[in-house]
Amino acid sequence: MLKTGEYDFKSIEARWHAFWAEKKTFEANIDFNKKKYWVLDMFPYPSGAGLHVGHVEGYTATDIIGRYKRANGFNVLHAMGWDAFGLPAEQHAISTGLHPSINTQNNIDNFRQQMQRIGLGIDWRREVNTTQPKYFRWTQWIFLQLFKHGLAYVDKKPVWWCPELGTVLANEEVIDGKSERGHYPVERRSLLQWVLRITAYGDKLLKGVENLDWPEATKRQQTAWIGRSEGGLIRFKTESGASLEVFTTRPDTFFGVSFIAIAPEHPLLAQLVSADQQTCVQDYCKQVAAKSDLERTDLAKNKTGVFTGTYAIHPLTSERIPIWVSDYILMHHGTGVVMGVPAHDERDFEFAQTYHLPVKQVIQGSEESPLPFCSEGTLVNSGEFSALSTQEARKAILKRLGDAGIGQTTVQYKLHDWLFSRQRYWGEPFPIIWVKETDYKRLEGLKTSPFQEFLPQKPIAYTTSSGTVYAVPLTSKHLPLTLPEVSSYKPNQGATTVLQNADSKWLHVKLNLVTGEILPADGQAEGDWIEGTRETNTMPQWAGSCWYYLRYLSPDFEEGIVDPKEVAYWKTPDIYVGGAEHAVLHLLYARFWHQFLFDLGLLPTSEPFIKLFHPGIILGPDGNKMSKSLGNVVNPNTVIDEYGADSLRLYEMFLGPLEASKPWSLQNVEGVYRFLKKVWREFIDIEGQISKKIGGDTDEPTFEKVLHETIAKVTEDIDNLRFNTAISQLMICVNQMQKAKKITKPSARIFLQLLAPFAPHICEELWERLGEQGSIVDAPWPQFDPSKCIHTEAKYVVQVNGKVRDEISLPMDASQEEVIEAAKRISKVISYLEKGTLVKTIYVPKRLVNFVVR
RNA sequence: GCUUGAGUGGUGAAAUUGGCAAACACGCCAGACUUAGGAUCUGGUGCCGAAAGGUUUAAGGGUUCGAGUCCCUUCUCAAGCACCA
Repeated sequence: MLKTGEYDFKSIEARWHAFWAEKKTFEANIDFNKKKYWVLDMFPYPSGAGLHVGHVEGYTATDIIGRYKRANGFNVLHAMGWDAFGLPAEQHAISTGLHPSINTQNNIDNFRQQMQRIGLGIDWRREVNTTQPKYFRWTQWIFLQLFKHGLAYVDKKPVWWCPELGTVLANEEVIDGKSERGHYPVERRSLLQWVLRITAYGDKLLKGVENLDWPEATKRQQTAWIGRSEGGLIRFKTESGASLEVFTTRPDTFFGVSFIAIAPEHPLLAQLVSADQQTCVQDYCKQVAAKSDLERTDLAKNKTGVFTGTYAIHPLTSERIPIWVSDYILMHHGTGVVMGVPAHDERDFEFAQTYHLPVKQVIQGSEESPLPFCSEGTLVNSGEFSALSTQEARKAILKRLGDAGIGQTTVQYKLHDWLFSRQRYWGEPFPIIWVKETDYKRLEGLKTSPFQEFLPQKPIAYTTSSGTVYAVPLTSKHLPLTLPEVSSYKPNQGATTVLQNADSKWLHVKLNLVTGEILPADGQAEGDWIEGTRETNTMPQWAGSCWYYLRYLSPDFEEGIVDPKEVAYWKTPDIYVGGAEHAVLHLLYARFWHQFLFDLGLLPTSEPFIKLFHPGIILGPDGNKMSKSLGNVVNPNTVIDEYGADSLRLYEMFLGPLEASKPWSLQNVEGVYRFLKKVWREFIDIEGQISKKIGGDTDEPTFEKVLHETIAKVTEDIDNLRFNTAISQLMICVNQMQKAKKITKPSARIFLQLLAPFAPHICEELWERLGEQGSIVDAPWPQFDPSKCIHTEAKYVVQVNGKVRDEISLPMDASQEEVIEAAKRISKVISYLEKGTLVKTIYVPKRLVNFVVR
């Protein structure tokens, strides 16, 4: 039971939640009289487990920033949304038979309510939900724009298939041979899939990284993932007249080529192999195919390969070069063919050692060094190019090969086009209908047709045993294309899609090329119709998360993805806070879409996230990553119930530096809870009245000094996202307040304002009880007054030979000579000075004197 | 293997960037007020030592009047990359 005058966080917090909602405190509107500040969180996937302590960490941080910026006169936008498509909701649907939207909506309601409970200052009018038709209508629209501009296509190629998840995955979603979600094994399958041409933006994505205010590690990761390498394409002719193209970044080593190696999957391999080598090459390829990707890329294993029986001719030396097949050559990198230069490449060296191939040194370092020698140097044994530096030779040799028409400079990316289709139900359906070739030609031939709105210059088509089909894009008028009901949410066997379980009235349609109407194929209709089949893949979860932040600006806007007036004012987020695990996923995909939308002229900026911050992971109390299986998951609700939301917020911010990963320890919650109770008692007496201590005429100088130091420290710390040290300074301030007999009301107010971004509920309550009008969030941030912090005396550390011997306090205006003289009079110092001779005196103003005695 | 970070009390961590190491908390010890304390307050708390004093930032070396901070070597941990031609 609470006694009168005790800190009753439950009723306080409930009261202020209601107040903020009723007064629309956090609703943000365009205001040209104010500078804008947009804080953005990575929006959560609304899981059934509810809000996680990790969410609380990031969202509290942005809330503090938002409240602080607002107090500093900014017009602050802080919105929230739900990344609500995805597998868990679908798996729930499979087990319950209920539509995933039901479960999704329940989870969202729960998340929203939990966020409100921790007191986040969010403009809930702007809430975005990726699964709502009014949102994904525009996700589909953006896809159609990509389609129209030739950036979306279908391709049949080896892709990652995850049997457990029943879908294909993008390269970015496969980590160490396992799925990013769920860590299930994946395998290669050759499947027809939708792909986005992200490589067309490779250079822009790479260049843009340079100017971003992001953690260096994340920038490095993105740069490495895009993986630009400059080099040359060089064509070798085989003795039989076939032509093989290799990619190399080291054309300067061209005279050191002693073999050519080709990937086992290379389409030209079969034609290359000589008659007598057929069987052993085939056997080798079979062996390789049986290996998993993990086995194949295991660095520890020895290199293997088989001679194809064929030779290529070196274009400049006319030497015969044997062609080998080896699985250390990766089909998906470069051209899948490598010129082997054992003397100057580790892998080629290893291979040459195994099969006793010649090692020809063509580059010399400044000193004698063992082979393989892979750094820069001077060319030797390279004909006319000998004595050139490696840098010069790279250009010269490529130029020579270019002149001969057998080489060219080129740029190669590690980044591959983005595999964009999934075989699951709970995602955006593709707004595409497949039609016969003749019908597509008719559409192209028409003067006008609604279906030409997003028609690409180059048709997208694929061929199966039953003929070739062409992709017809739906029109803006058809959007949103909502998900059909299906007989089962379970994927079918193999690589077929869940949407194939939809009613044939949805799957098989007829289109009117003149009116733009779409009807079920079996319906009766007058006029000229063509038949088509709907695309049954769905988009990956990343589609919705690629542009959600833009929709916050105008969630109900009907004329486009974003209201131009809103985006002209708010532009891009001023800070983006979220996990580092998305470094090459969401953060890369979103940049791609944003740059594309910028190129369409829809956005004022080319980069979405100028400033990015990753909060560290909160580990379980046992120091391990929180997980259900370890049973170390902490639910923030239990802390709120027992200590209140303000304690939870303070606790998470006080744990350590925001960017560090740190273990949870409930014991420490007590510390911040005690602090809040102490604050409460400083303001409210046991009768529940404002403490008699508040309302003095003047402040004690010691308290006033600490208070102003606190203003300076908290201000600087929030600016630098150092919330842990800001809170410790607030603790120091209260401890000093406790010692003071009286404090003035203005000082009491200042303290509450400094604490308010961290613990908003208690501060609103005390603010009101002090008799202030309106919400504390609207009070302008206190200004630091340096004159309040002036020390009358300076404390000097006195050292002899760098060791502290004593300290002295002297007036601030004491001169160097006075300080040194005073230090020399210290008895301990005298004894040292008498024992030796004074060699040197170091004087640091207002800090220290050091006597060097020998 | 490579790249990039990091390593400070029993614990989470601070340290105007080269100037009193351990702020602020947790925990622990002692005390006060209490019928009671899981409330609150006061004091103590890196290590060795009775004290004077000595000593301490993963280990070792260096630069400097002075190093947690800069340089070199080694070790450990974390993250990322991993046959990228």
